[in-house]
Amino acid sequence: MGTKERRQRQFEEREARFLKAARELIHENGLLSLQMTRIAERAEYAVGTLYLHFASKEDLLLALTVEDARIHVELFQRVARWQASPRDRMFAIGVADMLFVRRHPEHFRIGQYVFTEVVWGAASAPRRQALLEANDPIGEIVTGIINDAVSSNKLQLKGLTPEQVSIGLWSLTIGTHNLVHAEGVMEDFNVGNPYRLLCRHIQTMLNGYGWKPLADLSDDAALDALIERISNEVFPELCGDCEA
Amino acid sequence: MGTKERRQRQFEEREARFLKAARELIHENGLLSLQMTRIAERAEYAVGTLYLHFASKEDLLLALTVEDARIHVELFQRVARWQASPRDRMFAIGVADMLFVRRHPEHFRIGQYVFTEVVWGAASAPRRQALLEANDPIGEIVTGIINDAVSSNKLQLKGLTPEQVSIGLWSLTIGTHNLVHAEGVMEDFNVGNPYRLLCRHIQTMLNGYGWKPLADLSDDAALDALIERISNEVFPELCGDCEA
DNA sequence: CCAATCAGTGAATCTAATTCAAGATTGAAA
DNA sequence: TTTCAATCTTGAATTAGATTCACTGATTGG
Repeated sequence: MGTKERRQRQFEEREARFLKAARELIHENGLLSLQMTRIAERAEYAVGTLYLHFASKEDLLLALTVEDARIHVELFQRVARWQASPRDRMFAIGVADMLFVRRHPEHFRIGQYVFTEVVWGAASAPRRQALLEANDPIGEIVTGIINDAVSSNKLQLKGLTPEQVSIGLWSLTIGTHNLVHAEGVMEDFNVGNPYRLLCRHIQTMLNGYGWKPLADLSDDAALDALIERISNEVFPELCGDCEA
Repeated sequence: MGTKERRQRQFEEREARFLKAARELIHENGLLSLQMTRIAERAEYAVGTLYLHFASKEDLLLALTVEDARIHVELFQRVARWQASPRDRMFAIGVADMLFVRRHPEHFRIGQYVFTEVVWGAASAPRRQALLEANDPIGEIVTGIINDAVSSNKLQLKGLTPEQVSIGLWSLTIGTHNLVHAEGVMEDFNVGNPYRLLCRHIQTMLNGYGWKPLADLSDDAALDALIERISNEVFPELCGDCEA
């Protein structure tokens, strides 16, 4: 009989409902004042029920991040399927991040918190596992592109592994997200759009690796054109405010 | 009369005592189980007294980070005074970070937490201000080096401001610290020493900027030699385990 | 139809941060 | 040396909010 299956489905629906409620509350009042009681209220269930799904508040935050990670990964997968040079695809990963963060401004804020010793340690082991697994494809996609570049002679690893190269780009990206969310920094430094700047840094780094064809870093128009082109070709529906 | 001054001094000593106690407890049991009552106990004062110094637990964590930041800045200042090419000095900033993190392994772990919306928002405004100010010199030193490079024709900014260039390197560094502390990532990716890898990425990035003299990225021995040389010349007393 | 099991509830519990009324200490003035 | 207002320190009491669990009503299989 399908009873069990139906139960399972309802359980998952309820979980989604809790996560949605949590997202709304975070959006409305910020992560700081998120309360379990409020989440349960908003979802129209008892607190006890909420705890049937999440081992702790931190666990719930990881669950939110897992959801986002899936969407994030999908964008990356689209890049992986895109017919373009490895270098353009690698760059497109950065553009994907830029668009993703624009659609999910809370994601990196929560993500930053969630990967903190305190929060990570207070979540349940299975949830941690789930989050790590949800992010796995990202690494695979990036190293895949790097391998393509190597095998088509566009890139020489010079003793590094593809993973090590990807760590560099990943660090650059994560670091930018961090600085964006760290109060005041980007303002004080009068950077314009930090994510456009990230795109430039990615190009710089790729040039540093000698990843061919090299980009002309002083050509701002070319950079914008490429971002625009990728936005249109790979993420047409995310567009509308592609520039700047 | 000096009564007021003495009081002031004693107050500061007590604050340092609290911070030391907090550090010990974090070292012993981790950030996760840090408790205000325990800190007070360890410092041999009442909880109320602890709250005379820190507006909240989060405030205390910022205070810890401010202390560390001062040490951090000192290392950077030594680099700024070092007689060497701008490129070597810029690279030495990375080495300083590597040595600093080795001496203060908790710093970036706490720092990561502290710059989180939740913690940042729960600290007092003056403390936030203090933390931002404590970090100010870092930006100044880095942009100073960049300006030196520009005026000696080693580097062309190609439309970026010195601040924007520094953001790139800073992001790379922060991102690496983050990944190091994010459970499992560095292990899964079988990176060796993540900070040595950061050094390589910094060289890559500097090459990407076309910052002369360009480094030969495939020359591992040269990289190690440079790290070694900087450790000895600029940070002789931090040495002892300079390599690897 | 009934007993057994299961899912859902929310008031009660627990943990730890934070406060504040009361007591102790200080030091300038008499 | 004594006094006393001002200042500092204290830790028990309060508070906030996460988490639990004994209870209740629903569901299922016999």
